[in-house]
Amino acid sequence: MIADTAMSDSQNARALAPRRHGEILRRLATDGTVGITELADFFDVSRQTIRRDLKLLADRGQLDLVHGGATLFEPVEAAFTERREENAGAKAAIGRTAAGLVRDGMVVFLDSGTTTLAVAHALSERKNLTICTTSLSISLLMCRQPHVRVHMLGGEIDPVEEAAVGIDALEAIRHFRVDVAFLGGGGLSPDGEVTDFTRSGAEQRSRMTNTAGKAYFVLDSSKFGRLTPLRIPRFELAAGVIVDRRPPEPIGEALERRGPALIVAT
Amino acid sequence: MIADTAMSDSQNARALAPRRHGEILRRLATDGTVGITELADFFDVSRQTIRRDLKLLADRGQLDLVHGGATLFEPVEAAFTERREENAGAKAAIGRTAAGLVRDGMVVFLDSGTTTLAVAHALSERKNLTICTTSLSISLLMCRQPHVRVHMLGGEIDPVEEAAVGIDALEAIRHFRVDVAFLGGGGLSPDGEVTDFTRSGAEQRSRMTNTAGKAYFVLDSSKFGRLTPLRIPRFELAAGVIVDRRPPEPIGEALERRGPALIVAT
DNA sequence: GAAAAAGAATTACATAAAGCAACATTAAAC
DNA sequence: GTTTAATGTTGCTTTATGTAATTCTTTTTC
Repeated sequence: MIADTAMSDSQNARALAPRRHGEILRRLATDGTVGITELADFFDVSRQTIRRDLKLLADRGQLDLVHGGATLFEPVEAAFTERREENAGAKAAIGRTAAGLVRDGMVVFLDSGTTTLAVAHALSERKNLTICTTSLSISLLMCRQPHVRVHMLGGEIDPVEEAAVGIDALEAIRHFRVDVAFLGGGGLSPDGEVTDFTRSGAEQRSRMTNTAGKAYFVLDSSKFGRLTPLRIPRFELAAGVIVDRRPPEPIGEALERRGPALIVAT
Repeated sequence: MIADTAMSDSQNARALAPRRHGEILRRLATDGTVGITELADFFDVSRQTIRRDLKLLADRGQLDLVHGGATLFEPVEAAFTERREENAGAKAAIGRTAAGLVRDGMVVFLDSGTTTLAVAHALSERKNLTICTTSLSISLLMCRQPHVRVHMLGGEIDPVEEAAVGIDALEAIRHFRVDVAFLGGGGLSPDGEVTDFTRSGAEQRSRMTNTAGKAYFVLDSSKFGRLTPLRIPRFELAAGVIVDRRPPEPIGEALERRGPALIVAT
Protein backbone atom coordinates (compact mmCIF):
# COMPACT_ATOMS: atom_id res chain seq x y z
CA MET A 1 0.00 0.00 0.00
CA ILE A 2 2.28 2.73 1.22
CA ALA A 3 5.11 0.66 -0.10
CA ASP A 4 4.01 1.41 -3.63
CA THR A 5 4.14 5.06 -2.95
CA ALA A 6 7.62 4.80 -1.62
CA MET A 7 8.86 2.61 -4.38
CA SER A 8 11.96 3.92 -5.96
CA ASP A 9 11.68 2.49 -9.45
CA SER A 10 11.98 5.68 -11.36
CA GLN A 11 9.93 4.53 -14.33
CA ASN A 12 6.98 3.71 -12.14
CA ALA A 13 7.42 6.65 -9.92
CA ARG A 14 7.58 8.92 -12.86
CA ALA A 15 4.10 8.59 -14.20
CA LEU A 16 1.72 10.05 -11.69
CA ALA A 17 1.73 13.35 -9.93
CA PRO A 18 0.07 12.03 -6.76
CA ARG A 19 2.92 9.56 -6.35
CA ARG A 20 5.38 12.37 -6.46
CA HIS A 21 3.38 14.31 -3.97
CA GLY A 22 3.24 11.38 -1.62
CA GLU A 23 6.96 10.80 -1.82
CA ILE A 24 7.69 14.50 -1.41
CA LEU A 25 5.62 14.70 1.74
CA ARG A 26 7.10 11.50 3.05
CA ARG A 27 10.60 12.88 2.60
CA LEU A 28 9.66 16.11 4.23
CA ALA A 29 8.33 14.26 7.21
CA THR A 30 11.60 12.42 7.75
CA ASP A 31 14.18 14.94 6.59
CA GLY A 32 12.51 18.26 7.21
CA THR A 33 13.63 19.55 3.83
CA VAL A 34 13.56 18.60 0.15
CA GLY A 35 15.63 19.98 -2.72
CA ILE A 36 14.28 20.59 -6.19
CA THR A 37 17.26 19.22 -8.11
CA GLU A 38 17.32 16.21 -5.83
CA LEU A 39 13.66 15.45 -6.52
CA ALA A 40 13.91 16.11 -10.25
CA ASP A 41 16.76 13.61 -10.49
CA PHE A 42 14.91 11.07 -8.43
CA PHE A 43 11.67 11.17 -10.39
CA ASP A 44 13.46 11.83 -13.64
CA VAL A 45 11.32 14.83 -14.49
CA SER A 46 12.21 18.44 -15.11
CA ARG A 47 12.78 20.92 -12.33
CA GLN A 48 9.87 22.93 -13.56
CA THR A 49 7.54 20.02 -12.89
CA ILE A 50 8.81 19.65 -9.37
CA ARG A 51 8.40 23.35 -8.89
CA ARG A 52 4.77 23.03 -9.94
CA ASP A 53 4.31 20.16 -7.52
CA LEU A 54 5.77 22.13 -4.67
CA LYS A 55 3.74 25.19 -5.57
CA LEU A 56 0.59 23.11 -5.43
CA LEU A 57 1.47 21.55 -2.10
CA ALA A 58 2.40 24.94 -0.75
CA ASP A 59 -0.99 26.33 -1.78
CA ARG A 60 -2.58 23.50 0.15
CA GLY A 61 -0.52 24.55 3.12
CA GLN A 62 1.42 21.32 3.31
CA LEU A 63 4.86 22.86 3.10
CA ASP A 64 6.86 26.05 2.90
CA LEU A 65 8.68 27.01 -0.27
CA VAL A 66 12.28 28.10 0.03
CA HIS A 67 14.90 28.89 -2.55
CA GLY A 68 15.96 25.57 -4.01
CA GLY A 69 13.29 23.43 -2.43
CA ALA A 70 10.84 23.30 0.43
CA THR A 71 10.71 22.78 4.18
CA LEU A 72 8.21 21.73 6.76
CA PHE A 73 6.12 24.52 8.18
CA GLU A 74 7.63 24.42 11.62
CA PRO A 75 11.04 22.81 11.77
CA VAL A 76 10.09 21.87 15.33
CA GLU A 77 13.36 23.16 16.66
CA ALA A 78 12.43 23.84 20.17
CA ALA A 79 10.51 21.00 21.74
CA PHE A 80 12.68 20.87 24.81
CA THR A 81 14.35 24.24 24.54
CA GLU A 82 10.96 25.89 24.58
CA ARG A 83 9.63 24.05 27.57
CA ARG A 84 12.60 25.13 29.59
CA GLU A 85 11.33 28.68 29.45
CA GLU A 86 7.81 27.97 30.59
CA ASN A 87 7.17 28.88 34.13
CA ALA A 88 10.85 29.58 34.69
CA GLY A 89 10.30 31.63 37.82
CA ALA A 90 8.18 28.98 39.49
CA LYS A 91 10.70 26.31 38.66
CA ALA A 92 13.59 28.31 40.05
CA ALA A 93 11.68 28.70 43.32
CA ILE A 94 11.00 24.98 43.48
CA GLY A 95 14.67 24.39 42.74
CA ARG A 96 15.79 26.54 45.64
CA THR A 97 13.41 24.87 48.06
CA ALA A 98 14.49 21.44 46.91
CA ALA A 99 18.16 22.36 47.27
CA GLY A 100 17.41 23.37 50.84
CA LEU A 101 16.70 19.72 51.60
CA VAL A 102 20.15 18.66 50.48
CA ARG A 103 23.27 18.65 52.68
CA ASP A 104 26.88 18.60 51.54
CA GLY A 105 28.09 15.10 50.81
CA MET A 106 24.74 13.56 49.99
CA VAL A 107 23.91 11.20 47.16
CA VAL A 108 21.14 12.81 45.11
CA PHE A 109 19.05 11.30 42.37
CA LEU A 110 17.70 13.74 39.79
CA ASP A 111 15.03 12.69 37.39
CA SER A 112 14.73 14.07 33.87
CA GLY A 113 12.65 17.16 33.21
CA THR A 114 12.84 20.91 33.27
CA THR A 115 11.87 21.25 36.91
CA THR A 116 14.57 18.86 38.06
CA LEU A 117 17.01 20.77 35.88
CA ALA A 118 16.11 23.81 37.96
CA VAL A 119 16.90 21.77 41.07
CA ALA A 120 20.27 20.91 39.57
CA HIS A 121 21.03 24.58 39.03
CA ALA A 122 20.11 25.36 42.60
CA LEU A 123 22.43 22.64 43.88
CA SER A 124 25.53 24.48 42.67
CA GLU A 125 26.13 25.79 46.18
CA ARG A 126 26.53 22.34 47.68
CA LYS A 127 29.86 20.53 47.93
CA ASN A 128 30.88 16.91 47.53
CA LEU A 129 27.62 15.80 46.12
CA THR A 130 27.18 12.62 44.19
CA ILE A 131 24.59 13.12 41.50
CA CYS A 132 22.83 10.24 39.90
CA THR A 133 20.62 10.99 36.93
CA THR A 134 19.13 9.77 33.68
CA SER A 135 19.09 13.24 32.14
CA LEU A 136 21.72 14.23 29.60
CA SER A 137 21.41 17.94 30.32
CA ILE A 138 21.73 17.47 34.05
CA SER A 139 24.76 15.25 33.61
CA LEU A 140 26.44 17.78 31.39
CA LEU A 141 25.60 20.62 33.72
CA MET A 142 26.71 18.93 36.91
CA CYS A 143 29.88 17.34 35.61
CA ARG A 144 31.22 20.81 34.89
CA GLN A 145 30.74 21.71 38.51
CA PRO A 146 33.64 21.31 40.93
CA HIS A 147 33.25 18.94 43.89
CA VAL A 148 30.51 16.99 42.21
CA ARG A 149 30.64 13.39 41.11
CA VAL A 150 28.14 12.43 38.44
CA HIS A 151 26.75 9.04 37.56
CA MET A 152 24.79 8.89 34.35
CA LEU A 153 22.37 6.01 34.23
CA GLY A 154 22.60 4.62 30.75
CA GLY A 155 20.01 3.28 28.39
CA GLU A 156 18.11 4.16 25.29
CA ILE A 157 17.64 7.90 24.98
CA ASP A 158 14.12 9.26 24.80
CA PRO A 159 14.39 12.20 22.42
CA VAL A 160 11.54 14.06 24.09
CA GLU A 161 12.94 13.88 27.61
CA GLU A 162 16.53 13.79 26.41
CA ALA A 163 17.10 11.20 29.08
CA ALA A 164 17.78 7.50 29.38
CA VAL A 165 14.77 5.26 29.68
CA GLY A 166 14.01 1.57 29.46
CA ILE A 167 15.46 -1.58 30.89
CA ASP A 168 19.03 -0.47 31.25
CA ALA A 169 18.14 2.66 33.15
CA LEU A 170 15.79 0.69 35.37
CA GLU A 171 18.48 -1.85 36.14
CA ALA A 172 21.13 0.79 36.77
CA ILE A 173 19.05 2.29 39.55
CA ARG A 174 19.55 -0.88 41.59
CA HIS A 175 23.23 -0.18 42.00
CA PHE A 176 22.74 2.99 43.92
CA ARG A 177 21.95 3.94 47.44
CA VAL A 178 20.64 7.47 47.30
CA ASP A 179 19.91 9.82 50.16
CA VAL A 180 17.36 11.95 48.42
CA ALA A 181 15.61 11.76 45.08
CA PHE A 182 13.87 14.53 43.15
CA LEU A 183 11.38 13.21 40.68
CA GLY A 184 9.27 14.77 37.97
CA GLY A 185 5.80 13.77 36.95
CA GLY A 186 3.29 14.19 34.17
CA GLY A 187 0.52 15.66 36.29
CA LEU A 188 -1.09 15.94 39.70
CA SER A 189 -4.50 14.30 39.42
CA PRO A 190 -7.65 15.71 41.09
CA ASP A 191 -7.47 12.97 43.71
CA GLY A 192 -3.99 13.98 44.79
CA GLU A 193 -1.85 11.51 42.99
CA VAL A 194 1.17 12.14 40.76
CA THR A 195 0.72 10.42 37.41
CA ASP A 196 2.99 9.75 34.48
CA PHE A 197 3.05 9.57 30.69
CA THR A 198 4.80 6.27 30.18
CA ARG A 199 4.86 2.87 31.76
CA SER A 200 8.61 2.74 32.07
CA GLY A 201 8.75 6.25 33.48
CA ALA A 202 6.19 5.37 36.13
CA GLU A 203 8.09 2.22 37.02
CA GLN A 204 11.36 4.09 37.30
CA ARG A 205 9.84 6.69 39.61
CA SER A 206 8.15 4.03 41.63
CA ARG A 207 11.39 2.22 42.28
CA MET A 208 13.12 5.43 43.18
CA THR A 209 10.37 6.31 45.62
CA ASN A 210 10.90 2.95 47.19
CA THR A 211 14.68 2.87 47.45
CA ALA A 212 15.67 6.46 48.09
CA GLY A 213 16.05 7.61 51.67
CA LYS A 214 13.62 10.40 50.89
CA ALA A 215 11.86 10.97 47.58
CA TYR A 216 10.27 14.25 46.56
CA PHE A 217 8.21 14.99 43.51
CA VAL A 218 8.77 18.43 42.04
CA LEU A 219 5.82 19.86 40.11
CA ASP A 220 5.07 23.35 38.92
CA SER A 221 1.52 24.64 39.00
CA SER A 222 0.89 23.95 35.30
CA LYS A 223 0.62 20.29 36.29
CA PHE A 224 -2.26 20.76 38.74
CA GLY A 225 -5.33 18.77 37.81
CA ARG A 226 -3.69 17.42 34.69
CA LEU A 227 -4.53 13.82 33.95
CA THR A 228 -1.94 11.52 32.44
CA PRO A 229 -2.51 7.81 31.90
CA LEU A 230 -0.25 6.07 34.40
CA ARG A 231 -0.34 5.82 38.16
CA ILE A 232 2.95 5.65 39.99
CA PRO A 233 2.87 2.56 42.22
CA ARG A 234 3.76 3.17 45.85
CA PHE A 235 3.48 6.89 45.34
CA GLU A 236 2.38 7.16 48.98
CA LEU A 237 5.89 6.34 50.13
CA ALA A 238 7.21 9.65 48.79
CA ALA A 239 8.37 12.08 51.46
CA GLY A 240 6.76 15.05 49.79
CA VAL A 241 5.60 16.98 46.78
CA ILE A 242 7.24 20.34 46.15
CA VAL A 243 5.11 22.89 44.28
CA ASP A 244 5.29 26.61 43.57
CA ARG A 245 1.87 27.35 45.06
CA ARG A 246 -0.84 25.47 46.87
CA PRO A 247 -3.02 23.52 44.45
CA PRO A 248 -6.79 24.23 44.27
CA GLU A 249 -8.52 22.63 47.15
CA PRO A 250 -9.83 19.24 46.45
CA ILE A 251 -6.33 18.34 45.31
CA GLY A 252 -4.09 19.55 48.13
CA GLU A 253 -6.10 17.83 50.83
CA ALA A 254 -6.40 14.62 48.88
CA LEU A 255 -2.65 14.57 48.48
CA GLU A 256 -1.94 15.11 52.16
CA ARG A 257 -4.41 12.40 53.12
CA ARG A 258 -2.35 9.96 51.10
CA GLY A 259 0.80 10.67 53.09
CA PRO A 260 3.34 12.82 51.26
CA ALA A 261 3.86 16.31 52.66
CA LEU A 262 2.80 19.24 50.54
CA ILE A 263 5.71 21.68 50.39
CA VAL A 264 5.08 25.09 48.86
CA ALA A 265 8.21 26.85 47.55
CA THR A 266 8.70 30.52 48.39
CA MET B 1 15.05 0.23 -2.00
CA ILE B 2 14.63 3.04 0.43
CA ALA B 3 18.36 3.44 0.19
CA ASP B 4 17.93 5.30 -3.07
CA THR B 5 15.67 7.72 -1.36
CA ALA B 6 18.23 8.41 1.26
CA MET B 7 21.05 9.24 -1.07
CA SER B 8 23.29 11.89 0.29
CA ASP B 9 24.70 13.87 -2.58
CA SER B 10 26.85 16.43 -0.87
CA GLN B 11 26.09 18.94 -3.56
CA ASN B 12 22.43 18.76 -2.74
CA ALA B 13 22.99 18.84 0.93
CA ARG B 14 24.96 22.00 0.50
CA ALA B 15 22.43 23.75 -1.67
CA LEU B 16 19.61 24.43 0.74
CA ALA B 17 20.03 27.19 3.22
CA PRO B 18 17.45 25.75 5.64
CA ARG B 19 19.55 22.62 5.95
CA ARG B 20 22.47 24.67 7.06
CA HIS B 21 20.28 26.58 9.42
CA GLY B 22 19.00 23.41 11.00
CA GLU B 23 22.47 22.08 11.56
CA ILE B 24 23.69 25.39 12.90
CA LEU B 25 20.92 25.52 15.46
CA ARG B 26 21.49 21.91 16.38
CA ARG B 27 25.15 22.58 17.01
CA LEU B 28 24.31 25.62 19.00
CA ALA B 29 21.97 23.60 21.15
CA THR B 30 24.66 21.05 21.98
CA ASP B 31 27.85 23.09 21.99
CA GLY B 32 26.52 26.48 22.99
CA THR B 33 28.80 28.03 20.39
CA VAL B 34 29.49 27.84 16.68
CA GLY B 35 32.48 29.19 14.76
CA ILE B 36 32.27 30.60 11.29
CA THR B 37 35.37 28.89 9.95
CA GLU B 38 34.27 25.63 11.49
CA LEU B 39 30.87 25.80 9.81
CA ALA B 40 32.29 26.93 6.47
CA ASP B 41 34.59 23.90 6.50
CA PHE B 42 31.81 21.58 7.47
CA PHE B 43 29.35 22.69 4.79
CA ASP B 44 32.09 23.38 2.30
CA VAL B 45 30.85 26.88 1.56
CA SER B 46 32.49 30.27 1.96
CA ARG B 47 32.66 32.09 5.25
CA GLN B 48 30.64 34.87 3.74
CA THR B 49 27.72 32.51 3.22
CA ILE B 50 27.87 31.35 6.79
CA ARG B 51 27.99 34.94 7.92
CA ARG B 52 24.84 35.63 5.96
CA ASP B 53 23.18 32.59 7.50
CA LEU B 54 24.08 33.69 11.00
CA LYS B 55 22.94 37.22 10.32
CA LEU B 56 19.59 35.89 9.21
CA LEU B 57 19.18 33.63 12.21
CA ALA B 58 20.23 36.46 14.48
CA ASP B 59 17.56 38.70 12.97
CA ARG B 60 15.06 36.00 13.79
CA GLY B 61 16.31 36.01 17.33
CA GLN B 62 17.54 32.45 17.22
CA LEU B 63 21.11 33.23 18.20
CA ASP B 64 23.54 35.94 19.22
CA LEU B 65 26.33 37.02 16.93
CA VAL B 66 29.80 37.27 18.35
CA HIS B 67 33.16 37.91 16.76
CA GLY B 68 34.03 34.77 14.84
CA GLY B 69 30.73 32.98 15.22
CA ALA B 70 27.58 32.90 17.28
CA THR B 71 26.29 31.78 20.66
CA LEU B 72 22.97 30.79 22.08
CA PHE B 73 20.57 33.64 22.48
CA GLU B 74 19.92 33.20 26.20
CA PRO B 75 22.71 33.04 28.70
CA VAL B 76 20.58 30.41 30.44
CA GLU B 77 23.32 28.13 29.32
CA ALA B 78 25.57 27.85 32.25
CA ALA B 79 25.25 24.23 31.23
CA PHE B 80 27.03 24.53 27.97
CA THR B 81 30.30 26.29 28.44
CA GLU B 82 32.41 27.09 25.50
CA ARG B 83 34.56 24.41 23.99
CA ARG B 84 36.82 25.93 21.43
CA GLU B 85 37.61 23.35 18.83
CA GLU B 86 41.20 23.31 17.80
CA ASN B 87 41.94 22.11 14.33
CA ALA B 88 38.27 22.34 13.41
CA GLY B 89 38.85 22.07 9.68
CA ALA B 90 40.92 18.93 9.99
CA LYS B 91 38.36 17.35 12.26
CA ALA B 92 35.50 18.16 9.91
CA ALA B 93 37.41 16.47 7.08
CA ILE B 94 38.04 13.40 9.21
CA GLY B 95 34.36 13.43 10.12
CA ARG B 96 33.29 13.41 6.51
CA THR B 97 35.64 10.59 5.63
CA ALA B 98 34.48 8.56 8.59
CA ALA B 99 30.84 9.14 7.71
CA GLY B 100 31.61 7.80 4.25
CA LEU B 101 32.26 4.42 5.85
CA VAL B 102 28.78 4.30 7.37
CA ARG B 103 25.68 3.06 5.57
CA ASP B 104 22.09 3.76 6.44
CA GLY B 105 20.78 1.44 9.12
CA MET B 106 24.09 0.60 10.75
CA VAL B 107 24.86 0.39 14.44
CA VAL B 108 27.66 2.85 15.14
CA PHE B 109 29.73 3.25 18.28
CA LEU B 110 31.12 6.70 18.90
CA ASP B 111 33.81 7.28 21.47
CA SER B 112 34.11 10.50 23.42
CA GLY B 113 36.23 13.36 22.11
CA THR B 114 36.04 16.33 19.79
CA THR B 115 37.09 14.38 16.72
CA THR B 116 34.38 11.80 17.21
CA LEU B 117 31.96 14.66 17.80
CA ALA B 118 32.91 15.85 14.31
CA VAL B 119 32.10 12.36 13.05
CA ALA B 120 28.70 12.61 14.72
CA HIS B 121 28.01 15.89 12.99
CA ALA B 122 28.97 14.42 9.65
CA LEU B 123 26.57 11.52 10.22
CA SER B 124 23.58 13.84 10.06
CA GLU B 125 23.03 12.75 6.46
CA ARG B 126 22.54 9.11 7.33
CA LYS B 127 19.20 7.54 8.18
CA ASN B 128 18.04 4.91 10.62
CA LEU B 129 21.27 4.77 12.51
CA THR B 130 21.63 3.33 15.95
CA ILE B 131 24.23 5.30 17.84
CA CYS B 132 25.93 3.90 20.85
CA THR B 133 28.15 6.23 22.81
CA THR B 134 29.63 7.16 26.16
CA SER B 135 29.73 10.86 25.32
CA LEU B 136 27.12 13.22 26.75
CA SER B 137 27.50 15.75 23.94
CA ILE B 138 27.16 13.15 21.25
CA SER B 139 24.07 11.68 22.90
CA LEU B 140 22.48 15.08 23.14
CA LEU B 141 23.35 15.95 19.58
CA MET B 142 22.20 12.72 18.02
CA CYS B 143 18.99 12.27 19.98
CA ARG B 144 17.77 15.53 18.46
CA GLN B 145 18.27 14.11 15.02
CA PRO B 146 15.35 12.49 13.23
CA HIS B 147 15.60 8.80 12.44
CA VAL B 148 18.39 8.12 14.87
CA ARG B 149 18.20 5.88 17.90
CA VAL B 150 20.67 6.63 20.67
CA HIS B 151 21.99 4.41 23.42
CA MET B 152 23.95 6.15 26.11
CA LEU B 153 26.32 3.87 27.93
CA GLY B 154 26.07 4.84 31.54
CA GLY B 155 28.65 5.13 34.26
CA GLU B 156 30.59 7.65 36.23
CA ILE B 157 31.13 10.83 34.25
CA ASP B 158 34.67 11.95 33.61
CA PRO B 159 34.46 15.76 33.74
CA VAL B 160 37.31 16.20 31.28
CA GLU B 161 35.91 13.96 28.59
CA GLU B 162 32.33 14.66 29.58
CA ALA B 163 31.69 11.01 29.00
CA ALA B 164 30.92 7.88 30.97
CA VAL B 165 33.91 5.84 32.07
CA GLY B 166 34.61 3.03 34.47
CA ILE B 167 33.11 -0.32 35.18
CA ASP B 168 29.56 0.41 34.21
CA ALA B 169 30.49 1.76 30.80
CA LEU B 170 32.82 -1.16 30.25
CA GLU B 171 30.08 -3.61 31.12
CA ALA B 172 27.48 -1.84 29.01
CA ILE B 173 29.57 -2.32 25.91
CA ARG B 174 29.03 -6.06 26.15
CA HIS B 175 25.35 -5.72 25.37
CA PHE B 176 25.87 -4.29 21.94
CA ARG B 177 26.68 -5.65 18.56
CA VAL B 178 28.07 -2.74 16.60
CA ASP B 179 28.84 -2.60 12.90
CA VAL B 180 31.44 0.11 13.04
CA ALA B 181 33.20 1.93 15.86
CA PHE B 182 35.01 5.26 15.75
CA LEU B 183 37.47 5.64 18.56
CA GLY B 184 39.61 8.49 19.80
CA GLY B 185 43.07 8.22 21.21
CA GLY B 186 45.61 10.17 23.19
CA GLY B 187 48.38 10.05 20.64
CA LEU B 188 49.99 8.22 17.76
CA SER B 189 53.37 7.04 18.99
CA PRO B 190 56.54 7.12 16.85
CA ASP B 191 56.33 3.37 16.40
CA GLY B 192 52.86 3.57 14.88
CA GLU B 193 50.65 2.70 17.79
CA VAL B 194 47.67 4.57 19.16
CA THR B 195 48.08 5.19 22.88
CA ASP B 196 45.82 6.45 25.63
CA PHE B 197 45.78 8.54 28.79
CA THR B 198 43.96 6.25 31.17
CA ARG B 199 43.85 2.56 31.90
CA SER B 200 40.09 2.34 31.70
CA GLY B 201 40.00 4.31 28.49
CA ALA B 202 42.53 1.98 26.92
CA GLU B 203 40.59 -1.03 28.07
CA GLN B 204 37.35 0.33 26.69
CA ARG B 205 38.91 1.03 23.31
CA SER B 206 40.57 -2.33 23.29
CA ARG B 207 37.27 -4.11 23.83
CA MET B 208 35.61 -2.06 21.17
CA THR B 209 38.37 -2.87 18.71
CA ASN B 210 37.79 -6.46 19.46
CA THR B 211 34.02 -6.63 19.27
CA ALA B 212 33.04 -4.12 16.60
CA GLY B 213 32.67 -5.32 13.03
CA LYS B 214 35.14 -2.66 12.05
CA ALA B 215 36.93 -0.27 14.34
CA TYR B 216 38.59 2.95 13.22
CA PHE B 217 40.67 5.34 15.25
CA VAL B 218 40.17 8.99 14.35
CA LEU B 219 43.15 11.24 15.06
CA ASP B 220 43.97 14.72 13.91
CA SER B 221 47.55 15.63 13.10
CA SER B 222 48.18 17.28 16.47
CA LYS B 223 48.38 13.76 17.88
CA PHE B 224 51.24 12.64 15.66
CA GLY B 225 54.28 11.55 17.62
CA ARG B 226 52.63 12.35 20.93
CA LEU B 227 53.40 9.91 23.68
CA THR B 228 50.79 8.99 26.25
CA PRO B 229 51.28 6.34 28.90
CA LEU B 230 49.01 3.47 27.92
CA ARG B 231 49.08 1.06 25.06
CA ILE B 232 45.79 -0.15 23.67
CA PRO B 233 45.79 -3.95 23.75
CA ARG B 234 44.92 -5.61 20.46
CA PHE B 235 45.26 -2.31 18.65
CA GLU B 236 46.36 -4.27 15.59
CA LEU B 237 42.83 -5.57 15.11
CA ALA B 238 41.56 -2.11 14.20
CA ALA B 239 40.42 -1.74 10.61
CA GLY B 240 42.12 1.59 10.16
CA VAL B 241 43.29 4.93 11.45
CA ILE B 242 41.74 8.03 9.91
CA VAL B 243 43.90 11.15 9.89
CA ASP B 244 43.79 14.54 8.22
CA ARG B 245 47.21 14.20 6.62
CA ARG B 246 49.87 11.56 6.34
CA PRO B 247 52.04 11.43 9.45
CA PRO B 248 55.81 12.04 9.18
CA GLU B 249 57.52 9.02 7.88
CA PRO B 250 58.78 6.71 10.50
CA ILE B 251 55.24 6.72 11.90
CA GLY B 252 53.05 6.03 8.89
CA GLU B 253 55.03 3.01 7.78
CA ALA B 254 55.27 1.60 11.26
CA LEU B 255 51.51 1.88 11.58
CA GLU B 256 50.81 0.12 8.33
CA ARG B 257 53.23 -2.66 9.19
CA ARG B 258 51.12 -3.37 12.26
CA GLY B 259 47.98 -3.95 10.22
CA PRO B 260 45.48 -1.10 10.39
CA ALA B 261 45.02 0.85 7.16
CA LEU B 262 46.13 4.45 7.13
CA ILE B 263 43.26 6.54 5.75
CA VAL B 264 43.94 10.16 4.91
CA ALA B 265 40.86 12.41 4.87
CA THR B 266 40.47 14.83 1.97
C1' DG C 1 50.78 49.12 27.65
C1' DA C 2 51.59 50.29 22.77
C1' DA C 3 52.68 48.49 18.16
C1' DA C 4 52.40 44.81 14.99
C1' DA C 5 50.22 40.84 13.13
C1' DA C 6 46.44 37.90 12.42
C1' DG C 7 41.84 37.05 11.94
C1' DA C 8 37.21 38.66 11.18
C1' DA C 9 33.55 42.02 9.53
C1' DT C 10 31.93 44.84 5.79
C1' DT C 11 31.30 46.47 1.34
C1' DA C 12 30.75 46.02 -3.42
C1' DC C 13 30.73 43.46 -7.40
C1' DA C 14 30.91 39.09 -10.38
C1' DT C 15 29.01 34.69 -11.26
C1' DA C 16 26.37 30.76 -10.93
C1' DA C 17 22.12 28.79 -9.75
C1' DA C 18 17.24 29.05 -9.16
C1' DG C 19 12.68 31.18 -10.17
C1' DC C 20 9.29 32.61 -13.53
C1' DA C 21 6.35 33.14 -17.53
C1' DA C 22 5.21 32.13 -22.06
C1' DC C 23 5.19 28.90 -25.44
C1' DA C 24 6.14 24.13 -27.48
C1' DT C 25 5.57 19.41 -26.98
C1' DT C 26 3.94 15.18 -25.45
C1' DA C 27 0.71 12.04 -23.48
C1' DA C 28 -3.99 10.94 -22.00
C1' DA C 29 -9.17 11.33 -22.72
C1' DC C 30 -13.01 11.57 -25.40
C1' DG D 1 -8.62 12.91 -34.86
C1' DT D 2 -9.59 16.64 -31.66
C1' DT D 3 -9.33 18.36 -27.19
C1' DT D 4 -7.37 18.75 -22.67
C1' DA D 5 -4.12 18.24 -19.17
C1' DA D 6 0.48 17.63 -17.97
C1' DT D 7 5.24 18.17 -18.79
C1' DG D 8 9.29 20.06 -21.15
C1' DT D 9 11.85 24.21 -23.18
C1' DT D 10 13.40 28.67 -23.76
C1' DG D 11 14.85 33.34 -22.52
C1' DC D 12 14.84 36.53 -19.03
C1' DT D 13 14.68 38.04 -14.02
C1' DT D 14 15.81 37.32 -9.38
C1' DT D 15 18.37 35.23 -5.61
C1' DA D 16 22.23 33.07 -3.51
C1' DT D 17 26.97 32.46 -3.25
C1' DG D 18 31.80 33.46 -4.07
C1' DT D 19 35.72 36.75 -4.45
C1' DA D 20 38.45 40.71 -3.51
C1' DA D 21 39.59 45.12 -1.44
C1' DT D 22 39.09 47.73 2.77
C1' DT D 23 38.22 48.52 7.47
C1' DC D 24 37.60 46.92 12.01
C1' DT D 25 38.68 43.61 16.03
C1' DT D 26 41.33 40.75 18.58
C1' DT D 27 45.52 38.69 19.86
C1' DT D 28 50.37 38.61 20.10
C1' DT D 29 54.74 40.56 20.86
C1' DC D 30 58.01 43.30 22.78
